[in-house]
Amino acid sequence: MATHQTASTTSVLRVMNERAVFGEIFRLGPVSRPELAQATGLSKPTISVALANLGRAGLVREVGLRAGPAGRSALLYEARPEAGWVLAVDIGRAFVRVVLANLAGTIVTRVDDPSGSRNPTDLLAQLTRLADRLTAEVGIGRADVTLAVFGTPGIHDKETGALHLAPNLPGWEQPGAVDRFSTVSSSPYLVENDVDLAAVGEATYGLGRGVAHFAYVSIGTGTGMGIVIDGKLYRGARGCAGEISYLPIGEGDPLQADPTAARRGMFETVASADGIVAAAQRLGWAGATSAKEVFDAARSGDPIAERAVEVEVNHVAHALAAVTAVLDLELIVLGGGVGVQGGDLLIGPVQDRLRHLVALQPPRIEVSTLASDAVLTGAVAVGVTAARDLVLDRMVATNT
Amino acid sequence: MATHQTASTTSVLRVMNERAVFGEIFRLGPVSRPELAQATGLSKPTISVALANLGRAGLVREVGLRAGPAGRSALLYEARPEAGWVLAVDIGRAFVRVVLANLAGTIVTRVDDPSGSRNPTDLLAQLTRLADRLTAEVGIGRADVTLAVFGTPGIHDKETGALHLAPNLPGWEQPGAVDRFSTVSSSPYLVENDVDLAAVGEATYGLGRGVAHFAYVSIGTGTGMGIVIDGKLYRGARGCAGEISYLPIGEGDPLQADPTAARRGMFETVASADGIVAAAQRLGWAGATSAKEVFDAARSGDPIAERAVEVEVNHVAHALAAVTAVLDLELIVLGGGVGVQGGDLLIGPVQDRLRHLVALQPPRIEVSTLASDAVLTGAVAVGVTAARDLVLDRMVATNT
DNA sequence: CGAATTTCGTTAGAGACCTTGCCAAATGGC
DNA sequence: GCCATTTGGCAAGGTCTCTAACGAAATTCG
Repeated sequence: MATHQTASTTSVLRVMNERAVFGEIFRLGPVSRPELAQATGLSKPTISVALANLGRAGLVREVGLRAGPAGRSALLYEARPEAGWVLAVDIGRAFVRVVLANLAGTIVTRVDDPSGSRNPTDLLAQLTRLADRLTAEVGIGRADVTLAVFGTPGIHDKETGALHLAPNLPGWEQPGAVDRFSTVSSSPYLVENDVDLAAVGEATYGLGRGVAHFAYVSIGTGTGMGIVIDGKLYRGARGCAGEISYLPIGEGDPLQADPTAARRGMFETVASADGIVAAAQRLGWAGATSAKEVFDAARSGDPIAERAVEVEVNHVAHALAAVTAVLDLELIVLGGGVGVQGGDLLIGPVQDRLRHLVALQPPRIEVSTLASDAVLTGAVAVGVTAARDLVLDRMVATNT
Repeated sequence: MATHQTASTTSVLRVMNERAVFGEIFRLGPVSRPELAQATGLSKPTISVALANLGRAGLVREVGLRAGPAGRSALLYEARPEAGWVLAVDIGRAFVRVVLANLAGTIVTRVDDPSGSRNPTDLLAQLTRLADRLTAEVGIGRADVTLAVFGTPGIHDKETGALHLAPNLPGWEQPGAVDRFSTVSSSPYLVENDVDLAAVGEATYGLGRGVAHFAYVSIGTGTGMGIVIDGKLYRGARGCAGEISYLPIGEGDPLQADPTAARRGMFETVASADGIVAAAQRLGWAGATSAKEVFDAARSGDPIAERAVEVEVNHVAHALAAVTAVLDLELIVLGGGVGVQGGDLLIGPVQDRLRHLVALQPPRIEVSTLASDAVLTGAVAVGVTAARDLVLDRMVATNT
C-alpha cells in the first residue's frame, strides 16, 4: 500500500484502454470499431489492436456486419459469453437454488433442489452434485467455472471463516466452515449475505437500476436490509450493515421496560411473518396461522385483520423512518415473503405514515419485481462483474 | 458520461504521475527524489521531470539537504504551502469563525467574531470584512484564495441554492441565497453541513484517522450526525443523511399515540440540551436551567440529576442502536455541547445499554477531542484536499 | 451496369512518455 | 587522502498512441 492510485509505465495505459474497450462492448452490445472509438475517445488503430488482443484471448469475437445508410459495412464485435462462467448459489430456507450464467449474465441452466440436511458436509455434497449436473449440461467441467458466488443467511466473518447469525444453518458457525465452499468449484468464490445480494440484484436488473443510493428491505420469516451506496454494496465494518432485525422498535415504552431485558422490542420479532400472526391473535383472531392469511382477510375487509395490518404498517414505517433519518435514500424496495405478498396493502399507508414521522422528504417505496429470484439475480450480477475482471486479469497475466 | 473511467492518450499518464508525486510529497513531508521513486514506483528521471514541472508551477520547492550514512546528500523537496490558500468558515450559533489555512493544512490566521444579524446581506458583509482582514494579514488579496469552504447548519439544496432546515439563519431558505457566498471570495467555494464537516475533521485530524466507516454524532442545542464511509463523506440522496433529529425515539408508546401527530417523539426534542433540562424538570427539579447544570449536579450525586442523565443515556443509546443496526460502524465520536460536556457521564452507560439493545458488536464510542473546533477543522480538511486538486488542475491547464 | 461517394480498416510516420544503463558529483568513513 | 556509497543527469531504447493517408467494401445515382 505504498502507493494509492498511482500509475507508472506506458503499458498500464494499454491495459486500461483494453479494459475500457471490453467494458464498452458489454455496455453497448454488438458494436463496431468506429462506435467503440467514439465511446472510448480512442483512435481507430488503438481500437483495432485492443480488439485483436481481446480476440486472441478469446474474450471477444466478430459477430456480423452492420450495413449503414451508405459506405462500407462495419464488422461488429461482441463479448464471447462463453469466455467465463459464473456459478450462483442461493442457500434458501426451503430450497437450494443454483444457476450457471455466462459472462453476458444470461442464465443458461438452473436447478431448484429442496433443502435436505443443512450441516456443512451434507450441504456441500448437495451443492457439488448440483454444480456437477449444471456444468455437465453446458459441456464444461466444475473447474471451468470462473467464479462461484454463494448467497447465505447470516454474516460471513472473513477473519475466522465462520458464519454468524444464521441459526438455520447448524454447524456453519464453526471457524473455517465457510472456507469449505472452495471444494464446490475449485475456483475463486465469494460469500455474501442473501439480502445484500438481493439488493445488488435489484440494483442491477430491477427497480434500483440507475439509482445511486437505495436499499432493499426484506420482510419474511426474518428481516434484513441490503444497502447500495454509490452503486456499490455497503457492508459495514463487520459485514453487519442493514441488520434491521435489531432496530429498537416495538410495542410498549422502551424507557419503562426493564433496561436489562435484551432483545426486547426488536423489529424482527414484531414485524416478521410470525409477528403479524401474533398481532392478529392478540387483537382477537385466535386462529390466525399465517401472514398471507391475515393479508387476504384484510383485503376482504375483516376488521381484525385490517387492524393487524395497520400495526404492521406502523412498525415498518418506524423502521423505515430510522433508515431514512440515517441514510436519506432515494428508493426503498420492499421484498421478502411479507413484502411481496402484502406489499399492495403496506406501501401506501407506510409512505403516508413515514411522511408524518420524518419531516424530510421520504424515499420512494416500491415492491420488488424480482420476487424470490432476487438473491440469485444478485449473485449473478456480483459474479458477472467480478468474473469480467478476472478473465481480463488473466489475459493481462498471460500477455506479460 | 460517454466513458466511465476510461483513459486514452499518453499525456494523461504524465498527469497521473505528477499527481501521484504531488500526493506523495504531501504524505511524506520533505522527501528526496530516490524516496519518491520508491514510493511511487517511478524511475528517477521521471521523478525529476515531474518535480521540474511542479517546481515551475510553484507547487513544490527545494527545502534543504539530507545527509545519509554515506554517499552524496539528497536534495529534499516539499510542497510550497503558499501555493494555495483555503478560507474556512464556520457559521455557528454564537460566533462566526473564519480561518485562513495554507495548502499544508496549517492554520495561519484566525478570527472568532460574535454573530450579529444573520440575514444573508448582513452575514455576507461580515464574512467579507473578516476575509479581507485575514487575507491582508497574510499579505494576499481575497482573490488569491484558492477555495472557500462554508460550514452552515441545515441542508444545502444545490438545485435551488436554498438552505433548508436552518431556522436560525433567517432569509437563507430563499432560492439562490446560498449562491451569494460567491461574493465573499470570488473563488470556487463549497457549502457543507456543519456536522458533516465536523465528521470530516474528526476523520482527518481527530479520532477517526484511519477508520474506514465512522460517524460523528453531535448533541447540543440540536442534534445531527455526519457519516464517513470508506473515508468519504456520505451525504445521501438529497444531502439529508444523518439527520438523526428525526429519529422516531421518545417517551410513550408510539403506536398508541395519535398517528397523525407529526414530529412527536423526535430524537432532537428529547435528547438535545433543552430535552435534558425538560427531563430534569419533569423528574422534580423545577429550577433546572441548563444541561451543564444537570451534568454537574449528577457528578455530585444529586439523585434527580442522575435520573435525568439516565433518561438521556437511554435516548442516546436508542438512537445509536438504530444507527448501529443500519450502518454497523467501527467508531462513533460524540461531539456537540452536550456530547463534550456530558461525555464522561454518557459514554460508559450508553455503551452498556447499547450492548443490550442490539445483539451485534456495538461500535467504539469516544468523545471528540476537537471540541468546538471540529467544524473549522473539517472545513480546512475538505478545503485543502479540494485545493490541492485545484492547483494541480490549474497547472495542467496552463501546460496545455 | 458503371462511376461517384461514403464509410471502414489498415499502414506508415511521428510524437510523447517512461525506463534502463552509464557516468559524474558529492559525502562520510577508514 | 582514498574508497565505498549514494545522488543527479544524460543518452539511448522501447512501448504506446495519434494523425494522416491509402486501399477496400458497400451504397447511390446516372
